[in-house]
Amino acid sequence: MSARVTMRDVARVVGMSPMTVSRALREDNTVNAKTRARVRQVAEELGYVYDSTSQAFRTQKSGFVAVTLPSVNNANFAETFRAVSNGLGQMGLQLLLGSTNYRVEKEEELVRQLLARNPEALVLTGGHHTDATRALVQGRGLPAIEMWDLPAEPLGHVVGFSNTEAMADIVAHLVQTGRRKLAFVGASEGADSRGAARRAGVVQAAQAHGLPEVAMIDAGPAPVSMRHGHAAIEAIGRDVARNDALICVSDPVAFGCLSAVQRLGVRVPNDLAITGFGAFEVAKVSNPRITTVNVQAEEIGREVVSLLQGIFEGSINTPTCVDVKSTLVPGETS
Amino acid sequence: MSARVTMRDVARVVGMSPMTVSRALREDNTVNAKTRARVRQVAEELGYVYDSTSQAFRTQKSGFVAVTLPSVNNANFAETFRAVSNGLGQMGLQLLLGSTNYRVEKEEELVRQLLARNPEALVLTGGHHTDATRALVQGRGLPAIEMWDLPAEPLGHVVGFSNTEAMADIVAHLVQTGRRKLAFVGASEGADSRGAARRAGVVQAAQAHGLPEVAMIDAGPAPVSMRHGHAAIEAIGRDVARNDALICVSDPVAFGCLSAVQRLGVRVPNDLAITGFGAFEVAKVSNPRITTVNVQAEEIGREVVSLLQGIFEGSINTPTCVDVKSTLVPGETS
DNA sequence: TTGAAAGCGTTACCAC
DNA sequence: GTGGTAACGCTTTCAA
Repeated sequence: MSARVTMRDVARVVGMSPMTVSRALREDNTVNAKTRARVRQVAEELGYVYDSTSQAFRTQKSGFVAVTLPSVNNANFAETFRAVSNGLGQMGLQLLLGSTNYRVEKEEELVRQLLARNPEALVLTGGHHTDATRALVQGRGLPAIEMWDLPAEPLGHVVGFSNTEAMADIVAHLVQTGRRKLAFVGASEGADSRGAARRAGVVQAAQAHGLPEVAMIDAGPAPVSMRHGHAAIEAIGRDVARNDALICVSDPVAFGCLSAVQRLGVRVPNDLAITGFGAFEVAKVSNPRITTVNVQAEEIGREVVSLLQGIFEGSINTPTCVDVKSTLVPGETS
Repeated sequence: MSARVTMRDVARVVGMSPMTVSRALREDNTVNAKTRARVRQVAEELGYVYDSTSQAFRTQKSGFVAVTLPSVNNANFAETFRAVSNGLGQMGLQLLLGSTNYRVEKEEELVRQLLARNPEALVLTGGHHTDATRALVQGRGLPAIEMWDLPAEPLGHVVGFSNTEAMADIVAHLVQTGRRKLAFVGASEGADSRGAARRAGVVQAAQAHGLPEVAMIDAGPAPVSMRHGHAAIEAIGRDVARNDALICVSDPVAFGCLSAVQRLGVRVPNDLAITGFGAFEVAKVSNPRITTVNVQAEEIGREVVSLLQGIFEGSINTPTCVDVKSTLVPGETS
């Protein structure tokens, strides 16, 4: 392969300076229409390809927004991602995605890698970070957004909802419909901070209602999904019906539990109520439909985009917190 | 915020040249152990963050591999993505992700944007592209991999499986178990080329077996998922039982159909068989378990990584085609 | 083991 | 309308 074609090469052929080529290739009106046409034609002929790396280097603007997600393999996060990606595309920005696999230490390394690309903003999922991560982000004076949570001490802007409140809604709903012996099904303690927040929310709400201690059913290390919920119930067997409600950390887990419970001949909701989280498709389609919480994953993405827009335009200067309220969606499992 | 910290700043504090700092921060053994320790410590203290943009500019290597996916919101693609992402991370490469939303025109624009970032390789999902896209990629002499398909005229390397063969397996299985009146449930013609290939595969296999014409059930424009399968069956009502097997384009669609059919009181598999595609979690967890095809999404990702490794090391020079065979996974719906 | 100089391709800034 | 100059932060290359 021959060496790459640069603006200099184009300029030489056109008989003008690289500067003029640069202007002609952008939407710069100061350049003569004829000149521009000629430049563009020659560029085309020579197979010139614009080099964003050089531009990013020179202007110190990468055109990137960095985003971390615990996992892409999660319909909720994927939906948020899509909304952010589409929105940024329209602003001429590209999305740089990193996945933490639900591990905070991994997040630190990831943030370091992402920052090395000079992103113009950083969007983190969750409000739980290592001190080093916090220092890294704040030392830069980089616009930062935490999403999917309402952290007590935000890094910058926030778009999220209260996991605690959401769980309180679920518990209140279950109490109203006569349930008292609750069990929580989620990942082992530690990795998933949103999961942990939900668990804590349930325990807290149960105490507030004067219920007996909430049973904990461990579905294994995060991320947990259908098969983990399923396996957790299989391991317990019919004893699961000693509880009268299973509060699951997510809809996929809830569906796994539902399926396992049905195989055991336990009737839902008669013998046992089940609730999920996240308004995943499966909650609406399963038989019976799963009681869940709509967290508006797409709306979170849209709000992140509009925050970023405001930040870049300069109209948003102070840390902003957008509470995208979650809503209980009663189904047929409770 | 203060201007960014560069190697120069670190060098000044340490009392050495930027060159030494550069060496110390890499795994360069020519630098004194003590010096290196000091440099790293100071870098840490100053909050120095390495600038990959400058590196990319100077070395003319971006450290990016570009990947296009039809959608992230698909457990199969997400799994492949994760495998590629993890593998590349270990090679010190970053993944630049673009999503086409199942539209070929969008792919062209996307590829253009991705190429502007100077990726060191390009990984495309599917083997169906516009002429302009093909020209763009081939004109660059950029290593290209198409995955999730076995295109007749590959752009470069290929890691995939035959959708046609997979559907032939399904049809053969259904015929063996006594089904003859097949219906295919998938997206409207056009957008999703893998979906179209599966549809064609079914029609072809049915003809080969001498079956009556395959009924087409339209679940709407791609992407189609649980709710679309569900809605398509609801629209048909009990007439769906005039067929004796529903071949669905994916497991989520199959689950949607299964659920709708069960609500209608049609017994599966007695009155109607249902098959899915992709070995999604829901196929294993649903009641009854859905007959599906395992396409080894993760394995595809791993093979892509090992291909890339070979390409970068120079050990792979000729276009390679890896057929990651799909396998039928009989469930309880057939 | 360390340093100096040059340059990667582009664009901001100023001159004409 | 157009051009010259310098610079972004890093690493290659050569010299000490």
